Amino acid sequence: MKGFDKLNKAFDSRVRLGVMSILVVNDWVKYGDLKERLSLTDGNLASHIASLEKLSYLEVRKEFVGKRPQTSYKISKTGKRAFEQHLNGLEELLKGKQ
Amino acid sequence: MKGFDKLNKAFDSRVRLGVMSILVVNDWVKYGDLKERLSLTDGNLASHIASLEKLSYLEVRKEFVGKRPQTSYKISKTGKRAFEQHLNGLEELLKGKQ
DNA sequence: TTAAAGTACTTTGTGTTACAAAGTAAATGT
DNA sequence: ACATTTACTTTGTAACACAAAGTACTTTAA
Repeated sequence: MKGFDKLNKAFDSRVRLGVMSILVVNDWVKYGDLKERLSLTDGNLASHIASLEKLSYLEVRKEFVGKRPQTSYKISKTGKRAFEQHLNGLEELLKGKQ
Repeated sequence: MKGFDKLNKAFDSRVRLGVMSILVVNDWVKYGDLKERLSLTDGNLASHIASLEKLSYLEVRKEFVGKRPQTSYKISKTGKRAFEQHLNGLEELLKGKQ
């Protein structure tokens, strides 16, 4: 099946798809913003982010703003490449008979 | 997140995405063809198909060809609608900042 | 006539994942 | 002192993925 083997297991999940879609067009998105935009609980978002981090698909920045901790995420080069591959696969899969 | 809530849990899996992508452009595809085109084991394909059937996303036809059993699948109206919704969601998710 | 192989499953077993809820830690606001 | 905020981690449960083996029936081959 054309395109099928380009699909990346990492992007099966709606949550990780959502995270990547946000990060592919926005740099340095705050943890809290991801949580809110995707309507997720902390534990759920954190675990999905952890799995993307483990694949080096994300860059992480931890800083203090005011005196509050703030974590932000950016898609990495590897992550961007992987995501685009996946989207290519999807497109091929969908536009082609045969 | 725009589009995110249109994503259908049923299509998270690469396998079910593959099945639906094939069926959305081909009517009455044989079980064996699905298996081969997606390089799946019997058990794996059968269980994914069962879950799509349970959602009434597929129509099933069982017949004998020669004297061999042959099962074929076609996407149902519901299935088509659901799949298109999902693809819409994906598109929205990906093309839009904000 | 025993044996192998095809078709479409189901069952079994194991490991992975998803998720909510609760807990943690360090600081701030009241 | 106490609640709140931020960003997690831990815990527990349920769902899911998958390969491999088993089932049932038939056909073809030796």
